[in-house]
Amino acid sequence: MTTKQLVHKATVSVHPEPPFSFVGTVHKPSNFPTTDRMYKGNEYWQSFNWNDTAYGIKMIDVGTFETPNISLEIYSDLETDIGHHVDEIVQEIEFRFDLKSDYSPFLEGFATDPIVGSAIKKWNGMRVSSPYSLYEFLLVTTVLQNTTVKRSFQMMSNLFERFGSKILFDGRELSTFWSAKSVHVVGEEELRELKVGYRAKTLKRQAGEFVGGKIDEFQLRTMAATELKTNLLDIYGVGPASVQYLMFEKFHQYHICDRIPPWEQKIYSRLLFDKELVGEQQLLDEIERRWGEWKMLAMHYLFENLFWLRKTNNIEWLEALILL
DNA sequence: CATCAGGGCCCTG
DNA sequence: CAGGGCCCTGAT
Repeated sequence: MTTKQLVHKATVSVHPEPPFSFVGTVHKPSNFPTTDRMYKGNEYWQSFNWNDTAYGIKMIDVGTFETPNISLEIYSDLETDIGHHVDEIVQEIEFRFDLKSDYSPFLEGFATDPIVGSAIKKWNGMRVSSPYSLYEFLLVTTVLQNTTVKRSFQMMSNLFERFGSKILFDGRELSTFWSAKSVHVVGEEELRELKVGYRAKTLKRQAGEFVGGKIDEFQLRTMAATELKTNLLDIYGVGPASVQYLMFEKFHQYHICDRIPPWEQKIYSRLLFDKELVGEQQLLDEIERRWGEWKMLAMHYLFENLFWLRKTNNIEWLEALILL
Protein backbone atom coordinates (compact mmCIF):
# COMPACT_ATOMS: atom_id res chain seq x y z
CA MET A 1 0.00 0.00 0.00
CA THR A 2 1.46 3.30 -1.03
CA THR A 3 1.27 6.38 1.13
CA LYS A 4 0.19 9.64 -0.41
CA GLN A 5 1.86 12.73 0.96
CA LEU A 6 -0.38 15.74 1.47
CA VAL A 7 1.87 18.76 1.27
CA HIS A 8 -0.50 21.66 0.75
CA LYS A 9 -2.16 23.26 3.72
CA ALA A 10 -4.84 25.80 4.54
CA THR A 11 -5.43 27.06 8.08
CA VAL A 12 -8.76 28.33 9.38
CA SER A 13 -9.93 29.46 12.80
CA VAL A 14 -13.06 27.76 14.09
CA HIS A 15 -14.97 29.05 17.08
CA PRO A 16 -17.19 26.52 18.84
CA GLU A 17 -20.12 27.65 20.97
CA PRO A 18 -18.94 28.00 24.59
CA PRO A 19 -18.42 26.24 26.87
CA PHE A 20 -16.21 23.78 25.06
CA SER A 21 -14.10 20.75 25.92
CA PHE A 22 -11.60 20.02 23.13
CA VAL A 23 -10.45 16.68 24.50
CA GLY A 24 -13.97 15.44 25.23
CA THR A 25 -15.03 16.33 21.71
CA VAL A 26 -12.21 14.91 19.58
CA HIS A 27 -11.37 11.93 21.76
CA LYS A 28 -13.94 9.37 22.89
CA PRO A 29 -12.30 6.85 25.23
CA SER A 30 -15.21 4.41 24.76
CA ASN A 31 -14.69 4.06 20.98
CA PHE A 32 -12.53 1.22 19.80
CA PRO A 33 -9.31 2.53 18.25
CA THR A 34 -8.98 2.84 14.48
CA THR A 35 -5.99 3.92 12.41
CA ASP A 36 -7.78 6.74 10.59
CA ARG A 37 -7.46 9.16 13.50
CA MET A 38 -5.34 9.97 16.51
CA TYR A 39 -5.35 12.32 19.44
CA LYS A 40 -2.51 13.67 21.58
CA GLY A 41 -2.47 16.50 24.09
CA ASN A 42 -4.11 19.52 22.48
CA GLU A 43 -3.84 18.16 18.94
CA TYR A 44 -5.99 15.85 16.85
CA TRP A 45 -5.52 14.33 13.37
CA GLN A 46 -7.81 12.39 11.07
CA SER A 47 -8.21 11.44 7.43
CA PHE A 48 -11.21 13.00 5.77
CA ASN A 49 -12.84 12.03 2.49
CA TRP A 50 -14.62 14.78 0.65
CA ASN A 51 -15.73 14.78 -3.00
CA ASP A 52 -13.71 11.64 -3.70
CA THR A 53 -10.55 13.28 -2.39
CA ALA A 54 -8.55 12.23 0.66
CA TYR A 55 -7.75 15.17 2.91
CA GLY A 56 -5.87 15.32 6.17
CA ILE A 57 -7.43 17.25 9.02
CA LYS A 58 -5.57 18.56 12.02
CA MET A 59 -7.18 20.44 14.89
CA ILE A 60 -5.21 22.33 17.50
CA ASP A 61 -6.84 23.61 20.65
CA VAL A 62 -5.75 27.24 20.92
CA GLY A 63 -8.74 28.50 22.93
CA THR A 64 -10.14 28.22 26.41
CA PHE A 65 -13.20 26.78 28.06
CA GLU A 66 -15.08 30.10 27.84
CA THR A 67 -13.51 31.35 24.61
CA PRO A 68 -13.16 28.29 22.40
CA ASN A 69 -10.85 28.49 19.41
CA ILE A 70 -9.66 25.71 17.15
CA SER A 71 -6.91 26.12 14.62
CA LEU A 72 -8.13 23.85 11.83
CA GLU A 73 -5.53 22.74 9.29
CA ILE A 74 -6.66 21.12 6.04
CA TYR A 75 -4.02 19.18 4.14
CA SER A 76 -4.32 18.15 0.50
CA ASP A 77 -2.44 16.61 -2.36
CA LEU A 78 -3.47 19.42 -4.72
CA GLU A 79 -3.48 23.06 -3.79
CA THR A 80 -6.58 23.75 -5.90
CA ASP A 81 -8.62 21.18 -3.93
CA ILE A 82 -8.23 23.14 -0.73
CA GLY A 83 -9.02 26.45 -2.33
CA HIS A 84 -12.28 25.21 -3.80
CA HIS A 85 -13.54 23.25 -0.84
CA VAL A 86 -12.27 24.90 2.31
CA ASP A 87 -15.58 26.52 3.27
CA GLU A 88 -17.65 23.37 2.91
CA ILE A 89 -15.04 21.31 4.75
CA VAL A 90 -15.16 23.74 7.66
CA GLN A 91 -18.96 23.51 7.70
CA GLU A 92 -18.79 19.74 7.62
CA ILE A 93 -16.33 19.62 10.52
CA GLU A 94 -18.59 21.96 12.49
CA PHE A 95 -21.50 19.60 11.91
CA ARG A 96 -19.70 16.32 12.62
CA PHE A 97 -18.25 17.60 15.87
CA ASP A 98 -21.44 19.47 16.76
CA LEU A 99 -19.44 22.61 17.43
CA LYS A 100 -22.25 25.13 17.08
CA SER A 101 -24.86 23.64 19.39
CA ASP A 102 -25.75 25.15 22.73
CA TYR A 103 -25.61 22.62 25.56
CA SER A 104 -25.88 25.14 28.38
CA PRO A 105 -29.42 24.21 29.57
CA PHE A 106 -28.15 20.68 30.18
CA LEU A 107 -24.76 21.65 31.56
CA GLU A 108 -26.18 24.24 33.96
CA GLY A 109 -29.38 22.39 34.77
CA PHE A 110 -27.63 19.21 35.90
CA ALA A 111 -24.38 20.64 37.25
CA THR A 112 -25.21 19.37 40.74
CA ASP A 113 -27.06 16.22 39.69
CA PRO A 114 -26.10 13.36 42.03
CA ILE A 115 -25.26 10.99 39.17
CA VAL A 116 -24.16 13.02 36.16
CA GLY A 117 -22.90 16.10 38.03
CA SER A 118 -19.29 14.96 38.42
CA ALA A 119 -19.10 13.89 34.76
CA ILE A 120 -20.34 17.35 33.73
CA LYS A 121 -17.74 18.98 35.94
CA LYS A 122 -14.98 16.98 34.29
CA TRP A 123 -16.25 17.12 30.69
CA ASN A 124 -18.15 20.40 30.63
CA GLY A 125 -18.67 21.36 26.98
CA MET A 126 -17.96 17.92 25.52
CA ARG A 127 -19.85 17.46 22.23
CA VAL A 128 -21.73 14.54 20.78
CA SER A 129 -19.41 14.00 17.87
CA SER A 130 -18.60 11.52 15.18
CA PRO A 131 -15.73 12.10 12.75
CA TYR A 132 -17.40 9.96 10.11
CA SER A 133 -19.60 10.35 7.08
CA LEU A 134 -22.83 8.37 7.15
CA TYR A 135 -21.31 5.69 4.92
CA GLU A 136 -18.33 5.34 7.23
CA PHE A 137 -20.51 5.30 10.32
CA LEU A 138 -22.60 2.48 8.87
CA LEU A 139 -19.44 0.42 8.39
CA VAL A 140 -18.88 0.71 12.12
CA THR A 141 -22.43 -0.20 13.13
CA THR A 142 -22.31 -3.15 10.74
CA VAL A 143 -19.12 -4.67 12.15
CA LEU A 144 -20.43 -4.15 15.67
CA GLN A 145 -23.43 -6.38 15.13
CA ASN A 146 -23.81 -9.68 16.95
CA THR A 147 -20.19 -10.09 17.90
CA THR A 148 -17.53 -9.10 20.38
CA VAL A 149 -15.39 -5.95 20.39
CA LYS A 150 -12.35 -7.96 19.47
CA ARG A 151 -13.85 -9.35 16.31
CA SER A 152 -15.32 -5.98 15.35
CA PHE A 153 -11.83 -4.56 15.51
CA GLN A 154 -10.48 -7.40 13.38
CA MET A 155 -13.19 -6.92 10.73
CA MET A 156 -12.54 -3.19 10.57
CA SER A 157 -8.80 -3.77 10.18
CA ASN A 158 -9.39 -6.22 7.36
CA LEU A 159 -11.60 -3.71 5.57
CA PHE A 160 -9.00 -0.96 5.93
CA GLU A 161 -6.34 -3.32 4.64
CA ARG A 162 -8.38 -4.32 1.59
CA PHE A 163 -10.12 -1.07 0.60
CA GLY A 164 -8.36 1.79 2.38
CA SER A 165 -5.14 3.58 1.64
CA LYS A 166 -2.68 5.74 3.56
CA ILE A 167 -1.97 9.43 3.77
CA LEU A 168 0.93 11.27 5.36
CA PHE A 169 0.63 14.82 6.64
CA ASP A 170 2.13 16.79 9.49
CA GLY A 171 4.39 13.82 10.18
CA ARG A 172 1.45 11.50 10.79
CA GLU A 173 0.51 8.49 8.69
CA LEU A 174 -3.18 7.60 8.81
CA SER A 175 -5.52 5.18 7.06
CA THR A 176 -8.21 6.56 4.82
CA PHE A 177 -11.67 5.20 4.27
CA TRP A 178 -12.87 4.31 0.79
CA SER A 179 -15.85 5.12 -1.39
CA ALA A 180 -19.08 3.14 -1.38
CA LYS A 181 -18.40 2.61 -5.08
CA SER A 182 -15.27 0.55 -4.43
CA VAL A 183 -17.20 -1.90 -2.26
CA HIS A 184 -20.21 -1.93 -4.54
CA VAL A 185 -18.24 -3.38 -7.47
CA VAL A 186 -16.74 -6.21 -5.42
CA GLY A 187 -18.39 -9.65 -5.14
CA GLU A 188 -19.93 -10.80 -1.89
CA GLU A 189 -17.57 -13.76 -1.75
CA GLU A 190 -14.56 -11.49 -1.81
CA LEU A 191 -16.00 -9.56 1.12
CA ARG A 192 -16.54 -12.77 3.03
CA GLU A 193 -12.82 -13.45 2.82
CA LEU A 194 -12.38 -10.48 5.13
CA LYS A 195 -13.99 -12.53 7.91
CA VAL A 196 -17.08 -10.37 8.09
CA GLY A 197 -19.44 -13.33 7.77
CA TYR A 198 -23.06 -12.65 6.85
CA ARG A 199 -22.27 -8.93 7.08
CA ALA A 200 -20.78 -9.20 3.58
CA LYS A 201 -24.30 -8.96 2.22
CA THR A 202 -25.02 -5.89 4.36
CA LEU A 203 -21.81 -4.14 3.29
CA LYS A 204 -22.62 -4.76 -0.36
CA ARG A 205 -26.27 -3.73 -0.11
CA GLN A 206 -25.46 -0.55 1.81
CA ALA A 207 -22.77 0.43 -0.68
CA GLY A 208 -25.34 -0.08 -3.41
CA GLU A 209 -27.84 2.17 -1.66
CA PHE A 210 -25.27 4.99 -1.61
CA VAL A 211 -24.16 4.46 -5.20
CA GLY A 212 -27.75 4.30 -6.42
CA GLY A 213 -28.63 7.51 -4.60
CA LYS A 214 -31.15 5.92 -2.24
CA ILE A 215 -29.24 7.27 0.74
CA ASP A 216 -28.56 11.00 0.82
CA GLU A 217 -26.91 12.02 4.05
CA PHE A 218 -27.51 15.73 3.55
CA GLN A 219 -31.19 15.28 2.91
CA LEU A 220 -31.46 13.10 6.01
CA ARG A 221 -29.99 15.92 8.08
CA THR A 222 -32.90 18.17 7.19
CA MET A 223 -35.49 15.72 8.57
CA ALA A 224 -37.25 15.85 11.93
CA ALA A 225 -36.56 12.99 14.33
CA THR A 226 -39.50 10.74 13.47
CA GLU A 227 -39.02 10.93 9.73
CA LEU A 228 -35.27 10.58 10.11
CA LYS A 229 -35.66 7.40 12.12
CA THR A 230 -38.04 5.85 9.60
CA ASN A 231 -35.62 6.60 6.79
CA LEU A 232 -32.62 5.22 8.66
CA LEU A 233 -34.47 1.99 9.50
CA ASP A 234 -35.15 1.67 5.79
CA ILE A 235 -31.42 1.19 5.19
CA TYR A 236 -30.59 -2.50 4.83
CA GLY A 237 -28.81 -3.77 7.94
CA VAL A 238 -30.04 -0.99 10.22
CA GLY A 239 -32.28 -2.18 13.07
CA PRO A 240 -33.26 -0.81 16.48
CA ALA A 241 -29.75 -0.89 17.96
CA SER A 242 -27.91 0.70 15.05
CA VAL A 243 -30.57 3.36 14.59
CA GLN A 244 -30.08 4.46 18.19
CA TYR A 245 -26.34 4.97 17.61
CA LEU A 246 -27.05 6.79 14.36
CA MET A 247 -29.70 9.10 15.74
CA PHE A 248 -27.48 10.15 18.60
CA GLU A 249 -23.86 10.16 17.51
CA LYS A 250 -24.32 10.92 13.85
CA PHE A 251 -27.45 13.09 13.76
CA HIS A 252 -27.18 14.58 17.26
CA GLN A 253 -30.73 13.79 18.40
CA TYR A 254 -29.77 13.90 22.03
CA HIS A 255 -33.27 13.90 23.47
CA ILE A 256 -34.06 10.44 22.12
CA CYS A 257 -33.32 7.09 23.72
CA ASP A 258 -35.78 4.25 23.28
CA ARG A 259 -33.29 1.43 23.18
CA ILE A 260 -30.35 0.36 25.34
CA PRO A 261 -28.45 -2.51 23.66
CA PRO A 262 -27.16 -5.42 25.82
CA TRP A 263 -23.60 -4.23 26.33
CA GLU A 264 -24.64 -0.71 27.34
CA GLN A 265 -27.43 -2.22 29.44
CA LYS A 266 -24.86 -3.92 31.64
CA ILE A 267 -22.82 -0.75 31.97
CA TYR A 268 -25.74 1.53 32.82
CA SER A 269 -27.05 -1.05 35.29
CA ARG A 270 -23.84 -0.49 37.25
CA LEU A 271 -23.78 3.28 36.83
CA LEU A 272 -27.42 3.91 37.74
CA PHE A 273 -28.29 1.08 40.12
CA ASP A 274 -24.94 -0.38 41.13
CA LYS A 275 -26.27 -3.75 40.01
CA GLU A 276 -24.98 -6.29 37.54
CA LEU A 277 -28.07 -6.30 35.35
CA VAL A 278 -31.26 -4.25 35.41
CA GLY A 279 -34.05 -4.67 32.86
CA GLU A 280 -33.94 -2.46 29.79
CA GLN A 281 -37.35 -0.93 30.47
CA GLN A 282 -36.43 -0.08 34.04
CA LEU A 283 -33.32 1.69 32.80
CA LEU A 284 -35.32 3.59 30.19
CA ASP A 285 -37.84 4.71 32.82
CA GLU A 286 -35.06 5.79 35.16
CA ILE A 287 -33.21 7.97 32.62
CA GLU A 288 -36.49 9.56 31.55
CA ARG A 289 -37.34 10.34 35.15
CA ARG A 290 -33.91 11.78 35.93
CA TRP A 291 -32.99 13.70 32.80
CA GLY A 292 -36.06 13.93 30.53
CA GLU A 293 -35.26 15.69 27.26
CA TRP A 294 -31.52 15.52 28.01
CA LYS A 295 -31.38 11.85 28.84
CA MET A 296 -29.18 10.66 25.98
CA LEU A 297 -26.72 13.48 26.50
CA ALA A 298 -26.54 12.62 30.20
CA MET A 299 -25.87 8.97 29.33
CA HIS A 300 -23.08 10.01 26.99
CA TYR A 301 -21.40 12.12 29.65
CA LEU A 302 -21.58 9.20 32.09
CA PHE A 303 -20.30 6.74 29.53
CA GLU A 304 -17.27 8.70 28.37
CA ASN A 305 -16.41 9.69 31.92
CA LEU A 306 -16.39 6.03 32.90
CA PHE A 307 -14.02 5.08 30.08
CA TRP A 308 -11.78 7.97 30.96
CA LEU A 309 -11.67 6.79 34.58
CA ARG A 310 -10.71 3.38 33.29
CA LYS A 311 -7.36 4.77 32.12
CA THR A 312 -6.16 5.40 35.64
CA ASN A 313 -8.39 3.14 37.73
CA ASN A 314 -8.86 -0.57 37.51
CA ILE A 315 -12.62 -1.09 37.20
CA GLU A 316 -12.91 -4.82 37.37
CA TRP A 317 -16.50 -5.28 36.19
CA LEU A 318 -15.84 -3.02 33.21
CA GLU A 319 -12.70 -4.88 32.15
CA ALA A 320 -14.72 -8.08 32.17
CA LEU A 321 -17.25 -6.52 29.79
CA ILE A 322 -14.60 -5.22 27.40
CA LEU A 323 -12.67 -8.48 27.18
CA LEU A 324 -15.72 -10.36 26.01
C1' DC B 1 -14.62 -32.82 21.85
C1' DA B 2 -19.17 -30.18 21.27
C1' DT B 3 -21.92 -26.34 22.36
C1' DC B 4 -23.03 -21.60 22.77
C1' DA B 5 -23.48 -16.69 22.92
C1' DG B 6 -21.58 -12.42 21.59
C1' DG B 7 -22.15 -4.14 21.32
C1' DG B 8 -28.35 -7.54 15.71
C1' DC B 9 -30.89 -7.96 11.81
C1' DC B 10 -33.44 -10.19 8.12
C1' DC B 11 -36.83 -13.13 6.75
C1' DT B 12 -40.50 -16.35 7.25
C1' DG B 13 -44.88 -18.12 8.82
C1' DC C 1 -45.00 -10.81 16.55
C1' DA C 2 -42.03 -14.96 17.52
C1' DG C 3 -38.22 -17.44 16.31
C1' DG C 4 -34.62 -19.55 13.26
C1' DG C 5 -30.40 -18.61 10.81
C1' DC C 6 -26.27 -16.27 10.13
C1' DC C 7 -19.87 -16.11 10.11
C1' DC C 8 -16.56 -16.61 13.34
C1' DT C 9 -14.16 -17.08 17.92
C1' DG C 10 -13.19 -17.82 22.56
C1' DA C 11 -15.16 -19.59 26.85
C1' DT C 12 -16.89 -23.53 29.10
